Amino acid sequence: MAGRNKPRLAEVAAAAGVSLGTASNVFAHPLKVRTEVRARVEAAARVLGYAGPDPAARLLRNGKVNALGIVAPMRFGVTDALLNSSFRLFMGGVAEVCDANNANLVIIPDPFGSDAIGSALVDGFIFGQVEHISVVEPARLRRLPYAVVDFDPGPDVNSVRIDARRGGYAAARHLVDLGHRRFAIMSFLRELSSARYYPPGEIRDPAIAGMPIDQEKMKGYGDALAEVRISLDDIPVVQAHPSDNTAASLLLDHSFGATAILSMSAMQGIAVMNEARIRGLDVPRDLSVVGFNDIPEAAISVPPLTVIDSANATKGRIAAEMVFHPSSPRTEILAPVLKLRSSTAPVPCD
Amino acid sequence: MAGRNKPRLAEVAAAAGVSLGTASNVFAHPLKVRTEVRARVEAAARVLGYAGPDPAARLLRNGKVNALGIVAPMRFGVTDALLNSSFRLFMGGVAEVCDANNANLVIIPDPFGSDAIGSALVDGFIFGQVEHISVVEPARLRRLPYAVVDFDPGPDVNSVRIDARRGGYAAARHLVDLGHRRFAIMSFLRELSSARYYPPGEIRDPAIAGMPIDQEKMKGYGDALAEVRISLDDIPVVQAHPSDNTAASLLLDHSFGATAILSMSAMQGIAVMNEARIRGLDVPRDLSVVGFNDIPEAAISVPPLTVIDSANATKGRIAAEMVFHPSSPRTEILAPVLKLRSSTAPVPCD
DNA sequence: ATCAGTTTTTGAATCGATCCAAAATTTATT
DNA sequence: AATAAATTTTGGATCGATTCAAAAACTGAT
Repeated sequence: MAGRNKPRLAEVAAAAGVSLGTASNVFAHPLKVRTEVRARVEAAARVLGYAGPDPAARLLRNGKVNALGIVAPMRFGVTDALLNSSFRLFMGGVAEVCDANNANLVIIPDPFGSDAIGSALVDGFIFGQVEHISVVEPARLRRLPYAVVDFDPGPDVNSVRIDARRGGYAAARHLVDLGHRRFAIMSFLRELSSARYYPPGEIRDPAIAGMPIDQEKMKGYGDALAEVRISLDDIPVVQAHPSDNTAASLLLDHSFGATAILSMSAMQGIAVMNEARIRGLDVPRDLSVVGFNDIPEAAISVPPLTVIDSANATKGRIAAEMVFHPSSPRTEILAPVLKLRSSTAPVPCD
Repeated sequence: MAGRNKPRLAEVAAAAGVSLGTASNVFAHPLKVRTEVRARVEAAARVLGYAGPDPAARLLRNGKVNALGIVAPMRFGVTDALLNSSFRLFMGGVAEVCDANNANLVIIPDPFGSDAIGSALVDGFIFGQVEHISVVEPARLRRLPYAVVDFDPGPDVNSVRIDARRGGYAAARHLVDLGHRRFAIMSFLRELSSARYYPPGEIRDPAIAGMPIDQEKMKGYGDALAEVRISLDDIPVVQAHPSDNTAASLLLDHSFGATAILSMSAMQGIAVMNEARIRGLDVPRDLSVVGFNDIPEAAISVPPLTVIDSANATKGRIAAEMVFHPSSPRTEILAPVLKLRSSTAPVPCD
């Protein structure tokens, strides 16, 4: 019936017998157009199957996309970003602010050399789990607002992060307060290679804790342990990629009768609890476990896992606010909170 | 140093002493430009702080956004879409295909009257959990490819869905095969109001199972039960909103000594198991529970929940493929699979 | 040095709207 | 009816690139 190809506003205007400007107003500023004329244009649009002003053209004029981009860390694709629980909570926080601002959320994978950031159709960016500040460069060049999460980019850039060292301190201090003195640490390996075991008695290179934020956690453990004269160097550490599910077993093989496990994530903590159960250990009676990041899995694990809540959703909300309402660059450092559940108990008296 | 405002390609061209066309070629078709000239243009771009061709302008000419939109069901915001496990698995499937096609994923909330779909900057749409076919209208008008998930839009539209009736059948048949004859059903309420209990002995209106897809599950239950001469009408049903966590208790209050619970989701199944534990019932010894949707929570619940896997990720992948490679409209109906875990056991002999 | 053949570069048209000053029309006032 | 004031409508400039036919510059062969 109507024209074969996608109708343009100009055709609608012609069909309605008005100028292009008026037709545009019908869609962009309906109140500026006389009711009768507006109805005529709308009718013409309906007849021609006009879908409304082309967003691309409108964008070029107005410069507003109405969308916020989350850059998924390089090692994540879009897929992993969605499936990782704590990243997802973080995105949930961002999404809340998007909802409030009626904006879409764009997930942008950032494989090396893709210029995905340079060409993404968004009004601003959020960089999650940045490994190097250079990734924000395309956003800066485009003069778009952006915020960086869980990384210290210095004071000139919007950023939010958790005080991970304080979080590590809280985790270890909690166990110390329960009387624990024999620990083992489940740590992160950045690359996807097999788990590594570090026996007690070696100097601990901070790099045995993956990303900068994890290294901070490790320092926090050290702070708390130092208060009871225990050196991090004397604690067995297993370092494993987050996706490595054999690591819990390696850790328990080498935990030297530890009564408490410090773990850098909730999933690792849960894996340790499961492995403990297999070995006939009762958590928390025989073994206490503390994890990081209060993801839903931690609340429904058996037993529910005591964690340091690193406020992922809050980080997302704050980062998104920074981008939606840009001002002079701010740095927010959030306080982690110990979330007491049932995976920790006083040290067993033998 | 360089100009205050965002530099345009024209300025770069002027600075490099070449025409606009040549400058454009440097970015869009570098091989068409002599090396020496290209270097000059690139240098000028660097000096001026040019971020590369404006995506909006490029889009207007080329018409390709390189992004796929997922329309979050009306009652979900962007937020809920991210936090709901099975929707997330579905998005994960979509995301895989996006990753493979180097495209961004846009999450589009669709509050009533927002025209978010009409104005979203995407190359195509995926509609998840559609309630009424009219929501796809803006996509059709825009002549963009789209696919509909878990809803039957007829043969003229791309769609994927699970054979939910068959899934319901498999769930109930599994319990029947284990010898169970006394059931109770945990069903879905579409609106967010308080849970409703339907005693045995009434005619069951299919609407007591929320969305069309859930009504299909209910029919499937009926099919299997009919094979052992049990009528759905004689089974107690509790109907509750997915987020209602008091419903499990209501169900167990009225389950008339049921030995098996049919549940329309995994989270509800888990809630039932937790409530059962509180009441001193052992799952699966005293009570068997089957859920729907194989979400990660089902694998780590205690005990791990037997579910009907409704292939959420696969649905996402197929829908995304349909949009990325449009052809004549297809309808895919997937077969659900019983995923046996530890929440079901033979009926207790008393 | 000339001519045909190639490779590069140019300049104008185009994508599809929005916006604004000026023109046209309508309404109000005397 | 004439004029001032208010409301609508118009036409053209603009957003920032890409594209393509035509012009220019370069090659190599004679």
